[in-house]
Amino acid sequence: MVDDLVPDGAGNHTAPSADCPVETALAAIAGKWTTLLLRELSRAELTFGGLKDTLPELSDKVLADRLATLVDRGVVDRVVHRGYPNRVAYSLIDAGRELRPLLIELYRTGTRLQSLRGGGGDAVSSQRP
Amino acid sequence: MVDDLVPDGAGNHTAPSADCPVETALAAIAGKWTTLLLRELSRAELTFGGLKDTLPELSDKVLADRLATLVDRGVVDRVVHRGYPNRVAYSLIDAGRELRPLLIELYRTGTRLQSLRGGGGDAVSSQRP
DNA sequence: CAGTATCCCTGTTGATACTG
DNA sequence: CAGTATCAACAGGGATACTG
Repeated sequence: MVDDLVPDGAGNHTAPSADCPVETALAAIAGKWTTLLLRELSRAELTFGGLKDTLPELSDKVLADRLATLVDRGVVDRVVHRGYPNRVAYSLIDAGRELRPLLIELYRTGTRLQSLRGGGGDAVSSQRP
Repeated sequence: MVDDLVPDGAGNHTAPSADCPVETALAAIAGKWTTLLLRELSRAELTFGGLKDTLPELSDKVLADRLATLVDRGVVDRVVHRGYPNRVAYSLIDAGRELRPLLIELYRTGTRLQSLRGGGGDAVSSQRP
């Protein structure tokens, strides 16, 4: 079936599959802290320590994991600057910038969901006998 | 800071937070099989068994979990039709339809990421000594 | 400074079997 | 038909301590 949700037949799966475009996109931003990191890196190139300063509650280990994953995914570039001490700079690359409209749409959708809950409509009651 | 990624200050968190619109949206579609279920339910109202037929590899338990969660989230409606045997119909409600543009954007972004990988640009090499 | 190495803990997923 | 109950298996996330 091909409709506007699945415009080209690449999304017609009956089980989760890495081939599905939707899963590809979700995989690119998956993981706790990842969208926060993408937000910071879309503002500016940052070093490991710079990221720690910006997100103080994020542990070294998870930060390192997240960054390595983003580099693996081809979303972030990692450049070592030799010196005393060494520094390592992280920045978004092309594929990472492809994520920007998605993050904007996530923000927009989340905002609308929140106003649907808080604002007008009362919670829809689903009958559970 | 307020920019086009964080247009209204509701997204300025330094740690993952349910208040963040981005997390709200991600939470709404979170979970393995969830986007597949949303795809099916956005095509038509379906019963529990109808969903099982459409997604044969999805177990009863996970299907029931996913549906209960979607109902909790206010995204899906659940209506019991008494009879012999009983049937239960699931359908998207307003908040669920708010997710449609997001799913479309996920599809679009995933498609572009896939073509960036497979097609043109060679993988960007990141230096790892 | 920029990470690694362990270890643990929890949540999620799934297989199987059973019920109103 | 539409689930629930139980249990096993695994992955993600995090605290702490250590290193080139």
